[in-house]
Amino acid sequence: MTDRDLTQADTVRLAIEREIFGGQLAPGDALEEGRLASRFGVSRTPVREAITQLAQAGLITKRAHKRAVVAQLNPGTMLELFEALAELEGAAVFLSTSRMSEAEKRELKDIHGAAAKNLRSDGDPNEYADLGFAFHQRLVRGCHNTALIDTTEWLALRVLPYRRFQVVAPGRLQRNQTDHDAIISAIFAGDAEAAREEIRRHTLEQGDALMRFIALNKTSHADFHPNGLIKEQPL
Amino acid sequence: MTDRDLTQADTVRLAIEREIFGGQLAPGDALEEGRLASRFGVSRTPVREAITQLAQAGLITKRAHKRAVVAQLNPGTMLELFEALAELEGAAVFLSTSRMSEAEKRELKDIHGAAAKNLRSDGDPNEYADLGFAFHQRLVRGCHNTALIDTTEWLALRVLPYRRFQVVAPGRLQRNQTDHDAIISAIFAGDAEAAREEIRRHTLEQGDALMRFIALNKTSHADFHPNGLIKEQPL
DNA sequence: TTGAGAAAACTTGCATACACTCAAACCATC
DNA sequence: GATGGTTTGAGTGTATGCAAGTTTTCTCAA
Repeated sequence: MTDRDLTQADTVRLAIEREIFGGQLAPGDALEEGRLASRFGVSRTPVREAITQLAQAGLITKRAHKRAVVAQLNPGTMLELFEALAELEGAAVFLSTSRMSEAEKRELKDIHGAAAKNLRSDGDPNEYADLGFAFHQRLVRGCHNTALIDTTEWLALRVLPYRRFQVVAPGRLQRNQTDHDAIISAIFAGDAEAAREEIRRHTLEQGDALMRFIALNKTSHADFHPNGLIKEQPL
Repeated sequence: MTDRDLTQADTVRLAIEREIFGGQLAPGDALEEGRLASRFGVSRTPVREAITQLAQAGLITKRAHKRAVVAQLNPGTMLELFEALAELEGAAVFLSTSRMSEAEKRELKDIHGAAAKNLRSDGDPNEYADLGFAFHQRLVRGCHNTALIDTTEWLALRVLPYRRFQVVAPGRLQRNQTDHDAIISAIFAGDAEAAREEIRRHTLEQGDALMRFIALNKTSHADFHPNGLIKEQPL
């Protein structure tokens, strides 16, 4: 499944995935098999397969005889997602504390340092966001448990289409950096329970901040759109 | 997707799922689209779709141009799976402790009581296994976080094809019951951290017991089969 | 104008046909 | 007898056509 000989269905799936994460396809947008097929120059069959996979992954929702739609999270679901993510990251970090190699710890510290530098020099916020993502990823992968890593990242994927919001939230970056500081300290002190609590709280707050930001910027009701909060037909 | 108008792909998927959990399809068995199609009286298209979904769910593995195979866990993977499951159940129970309603707690106690009775009267071990499954399920669902519940149960699903082993392990049942006792006590005492630790240890031990059992009963190398440890071609 | 109901246009679900891949059996060669 | 290429058959990946379901448009009466 992760082979070098990608099937067309795989290619299409990856393309759609990229568009969702990139924001070209926003939550709520409809995915139409026929159009996607002609757009990618393939038949509907591989497109259907790609959609099935994405639906199973939770990135899009699909009901019989209806158009597939990029998954749209209502506030309640998003809250739950972040809470679950906080617990999972907490569990992973709890294990990571005792399992990360010296090299991994150093790498984590390097990422953290680069983020600090970016912050001090008022660098590109998108770069900071990427570093934050990398930080979380290294942290989680430090537990060396593939099942737990996959599960956590799978959950993180589902909120990814929304994370682009958060970058610009005021004062958030500094707070974020302080949190990461605390997590690193706990890990280097070997205090697994403290590390768990730190990242738990951190991720929960991230979720809260994101939801607050969305609530402030959303249009009159329910729907909102990652790209400038404008809703329009895709393709 | 969870509608009452099941598509044929859904029907096929559910049927295969049942056969995997029921043991008619064992880990390592090959799933051939054509045969399944004629067996279910449909074309290959819905069968393919069902297989894609099951592959995404981790119940079967699929590589390009190769037959799909019921997911087979090597000891290392299984260990990881149980470790991850232990953490997830721990996280869920941590939340459940403060979130379960009185009715839910009572229900949990009822299940536990029924299991105790079954144990005392030397009842059907399969019934005990079902009660144990129900116990874990209620416990997890008590956290009232759909994302966390789904994730936990999704992980639990992957080891389900193997759990049928465990029922017969000697002395295991009594130990299991004692663990459940401790969990219930912690929950009723409102001690979330203790509840987390109890179920964490419990699930890890369950995994260990299962792996020991498999190691003892497996044939000369790698492969083993849930149904009487005999390996044969399906259908 | 507005709403219900019917018809048209569109989209999905499934069947079938074909192309391509892979692996095992086969055969010639050393 | 081992070895290496070739063939053949089984099986997956994809295209296409059609039927059934859904959404949109249109019509007409209130």
